[in-house]
Amino acid sequence: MPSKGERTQRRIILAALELFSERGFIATSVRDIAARAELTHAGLLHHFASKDDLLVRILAFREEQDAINARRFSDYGIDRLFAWIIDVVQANEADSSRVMAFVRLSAEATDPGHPAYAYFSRRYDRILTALDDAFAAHFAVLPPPHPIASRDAAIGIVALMDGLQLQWLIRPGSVDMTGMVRRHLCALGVSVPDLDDAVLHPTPSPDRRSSP
Amino acid sequence: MPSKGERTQRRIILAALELFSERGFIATSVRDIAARAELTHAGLLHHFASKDDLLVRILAFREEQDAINARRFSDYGIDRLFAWIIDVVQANEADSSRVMAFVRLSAEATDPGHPAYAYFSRRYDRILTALDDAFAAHFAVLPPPHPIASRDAAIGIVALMDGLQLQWLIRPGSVDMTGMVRRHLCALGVSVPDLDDAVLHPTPSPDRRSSP
DNA sequence: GTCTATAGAAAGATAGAC
DNA sequence: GTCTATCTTTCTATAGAC
Repeated sequence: MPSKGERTQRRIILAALELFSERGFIATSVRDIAARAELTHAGLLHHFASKDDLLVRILAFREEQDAINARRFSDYGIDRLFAWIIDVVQANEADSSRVMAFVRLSAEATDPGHPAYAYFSRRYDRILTALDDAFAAHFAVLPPPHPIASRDAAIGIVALMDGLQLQWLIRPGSVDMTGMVRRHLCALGVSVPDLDDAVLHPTPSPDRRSSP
Repeated sequence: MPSKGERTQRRIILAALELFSERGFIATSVRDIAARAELTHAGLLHHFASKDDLLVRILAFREEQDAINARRFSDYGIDRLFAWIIDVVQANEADSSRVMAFVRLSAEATDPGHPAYAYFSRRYDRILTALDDAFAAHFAVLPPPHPIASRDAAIGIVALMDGLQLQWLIRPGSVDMTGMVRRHLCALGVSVPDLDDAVLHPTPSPDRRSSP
């Protein structure tokens, strides 16, 4: 059972995630976050040394979750990363706040002075390396219809996903992100089986309590 | 010959463009812009009613320039839009401030309350419609290697360009944007001839004066 | 057209009571 | 662990002199 302090910190993190998604980091004040977490800004700063510290620790939190998530696809064999990608896109399409958080924060974080710069830099490194390997392994078995370096295939699919998110936010409902990514992979000779959402995302029920 | 007021406004617009590129709209203050344009913030607000007004008028300014630019490709025939795209990517690759401005502002502008929301919404509408038509015309002559709707081809190429910009900013020098876009078009059956930069970008000399 | 001065709001952060 | 109170800075915008 988590202590009172841990529960408060979790409340703060969730409130901050919501607000950073809606408005970005720069435009969100510590007071706003504290209000949504139902305490004063001074109370919040007892748990997090500064606004920057709060963001950095949130990103570390999200990084852990992502790592846990990615592991669920380990038995999809050589194409497990592609299955994971489709799953991420589907999850994004079902939760715009995830997309907003990513679009807003990654754009702000292109400034090396931004507290999230290191996080996004590392993140791209990791994802591109992993996808590069995945494409290389796949192409070794089934060469691509058009000649393309595995590294470029990795850069391309990541860019496509990021760019689709921007369009999807600015012109809601105008883009079928999952379909676009699926077709793009298909054009590279990668086909991903339909995933069973009921298995992969078991009943999200953050607001339900189990009966007494 | 422009009046003194017009010259001052132009100085302000250029300073604002630089700063919005470097830090985004939200994180830039009217005082910062005024300082770079070498006047006080009160002096600046004599020319522009508010910070929002300044951004809106800057974007209108940029829209005009873009329209003028695009017209130069009118004699490239059916593929003129693809030639223009390659030119835009090349220009971006040579001037990171253009890319920063776009990435920062478009991400902020996904909020419907942002003063640039209408601009980006219109911009995507216009570009996607034009590219949709261009792909449709091209595919009518030369069907794509993989079956793909012209609308999806348009969405895809725009998403790729936007996403590449993000990677290019976060991991400088790691991405060959022009090459990536060229290969992507190529995979759709579109090949763009090498453009002669000397013709298309005649001696950029904003700081040179003609001899007396 | 540009300035100084200032209003009025909001930001991040700290001190210290409880 | 959370609060009130406050410091200090910075912001957008306005008023009015020159």
